[in-house]
Amino acid sequence: MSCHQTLKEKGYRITPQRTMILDVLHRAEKHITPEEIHLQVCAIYPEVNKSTIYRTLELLKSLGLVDETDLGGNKLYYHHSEKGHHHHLICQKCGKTYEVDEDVFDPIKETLIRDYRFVPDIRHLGIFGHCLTCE
Amino acid sequence: MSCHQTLKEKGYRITPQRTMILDVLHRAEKHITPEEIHLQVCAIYPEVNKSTIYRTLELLKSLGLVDETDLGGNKLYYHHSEKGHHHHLICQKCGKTYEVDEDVFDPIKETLIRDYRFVPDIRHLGIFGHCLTCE
DNA sequence: CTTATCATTGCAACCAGTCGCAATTAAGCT
DNA sequence: AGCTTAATTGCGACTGGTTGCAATGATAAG
Repeated sequence: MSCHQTLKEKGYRITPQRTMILDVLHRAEKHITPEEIHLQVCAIYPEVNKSTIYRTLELLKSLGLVDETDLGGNKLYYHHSEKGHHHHLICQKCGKTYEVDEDVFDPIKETLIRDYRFVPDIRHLGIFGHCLTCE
Repeated sequence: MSCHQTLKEKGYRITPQRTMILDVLHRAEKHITPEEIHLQVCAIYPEVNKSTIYRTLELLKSLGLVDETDLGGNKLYYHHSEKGHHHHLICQKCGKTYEVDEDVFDPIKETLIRDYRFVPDIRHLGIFGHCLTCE
């Protein structure tokens, strides 16, 4: 189902700004920051306000259309949900990042639900540490 | 071993500012933000610059004397390392937080080392989700 | 097509956190 | 105690992100 449909169904309006932000997210090869989105949107249609970027990302996130990931460095990264859930390993020595399949966390999900009666929403997680080879 | 000793051994100076920040962290009952630390320090010794708070926390973190936790809400919380490692569950419906023993993550640590050759440094983690009773 | 409504945007002020640089000062030495 | 010097602090400017409010404009109804 398209993002536009989802927005409409929930009573949100389709605006040029939202369309462009979705376009940028859709074309992006990797996780991008609000700043990068802002730049790319402004390249086509100048003078889109940065608040609009942040508010739109917040909205899309709440609708489950984009995922937000903390890869460290006090920045948040975003990407289209369709592209799948996974986690990130961030090496604090060499800076490299690796993707990890989301089901690595399944055992913990079960433990938390069973022992803590808490349902974790683990979609995109940044995990810091270091590569074995970086010792 | 005291924090002052650690600082000295590594060649860092003991300044009134650092002493007070450590004091505040030591007395704190809970995880606190840089802002709260700043306020508390200024109550005793006004005009300590906020940069000093941030730089000191960064230093103490790098020496392993304090732990940093992301409990959501774009804020980082700090606490004295002596008080033990644990994780946090944050309910996004009722806002409550729960502490989780750190060994809950042991199975994942092993998986990441074995399958990804990556050594995670999981000390304080904020995990979002919701309580079973908040459904 | 025109109008009315209310979601959305832009604006401007604001806040937390960062950074380079000059002034200060802790700590070792005499 | 006084001197030296390199670490540390405070300052001020800046950046990324947030918020309240007034202006705009997408949409539905007539």
